[in-house]
Amino acid sequence: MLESTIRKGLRATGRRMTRTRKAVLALLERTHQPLSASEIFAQLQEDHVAIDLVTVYRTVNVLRELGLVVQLDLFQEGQSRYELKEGRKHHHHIRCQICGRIVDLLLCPLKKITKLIEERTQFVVGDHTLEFTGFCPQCQ
Amino acid sequence: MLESTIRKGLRATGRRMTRTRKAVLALLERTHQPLSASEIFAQLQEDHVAIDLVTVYRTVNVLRELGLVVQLDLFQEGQSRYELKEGRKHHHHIRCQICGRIVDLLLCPLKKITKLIEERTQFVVGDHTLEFTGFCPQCQ
DNA sequence: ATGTTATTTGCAAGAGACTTGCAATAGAGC
DNA sequence: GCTCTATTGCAAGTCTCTTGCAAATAACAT
Repeated sequence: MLESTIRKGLRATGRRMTRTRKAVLALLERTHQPLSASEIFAQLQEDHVAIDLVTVYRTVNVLRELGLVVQLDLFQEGQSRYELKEGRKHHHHIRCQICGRIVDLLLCPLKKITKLIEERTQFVVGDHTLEFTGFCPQCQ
Repeated sequence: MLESTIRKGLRATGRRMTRTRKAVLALLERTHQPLSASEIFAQLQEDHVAIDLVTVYRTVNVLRELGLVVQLDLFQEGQSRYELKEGRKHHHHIRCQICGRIVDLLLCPLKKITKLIEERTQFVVGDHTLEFTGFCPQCQ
């Protein structure tokens, strides 16, 4: 079960499984969109889970440090979004410019490109961001 | 000459060529790195050009609206950067995680991928961001 | 169960990027 | 030079995210 796995990860770094961390994890687990801190906060409020926005930020940071959550910075959104890793493969996203819906793209075309970039620039390539925007079927 | 071309673009939208816009354009023209608003502000201060940070923001926004400048949101930088278009081809960047140096990648491998995404998702794809981070030759 | 202790939380306040309101300034055309 | 309107600078505001600190609570030992 996810929660006990994560509990171990927390313990291994001297951290604790708490009521609020459970709530954030459960929300991320049942949501199929990457959520921003304020969206997590608003949703938990609606679910009558008492939590402060500060705690949401601290929680997603801890989960990111543990490698359990991926932080996304989508194109000109001005806020980060968070998505559970939980065994999912590295992937990218497209966001509708009208309704804001975010759809997973289950691909990453950058392996060859990364090698080419390393040859050309002599950089050691670490990470990359690749995000698309456009108009979804409903909003066209 | 760049300035008179831009003057026409400004006039066409009821705008004016001013001392501060000239200064920002000239700086972007002679700089070979994408600059953030605060970097533009700091450099102009050093050059003894009297300008307010607010005016820098307003200026880059105007230049972006006119399509003269590209706004970049690099990976987890927390601020936007601006780069003159001036006849340059669409391209991407890699930033060194240590020294912050940004190098242009004169490529864009996403034409085929864009088509594939449109087929798979039924989105009409508009724009994309693709930025790399890594370690430059000096910082490895 | 109860107590001990270090982690976590909530609140208030702060940091940093960017925007807005408004009076004063200054381009552009006459 | 004059007029008209865009632009600027200053102050203040917004938004996302972070930090300090006392109070609450999870984990563990007894």
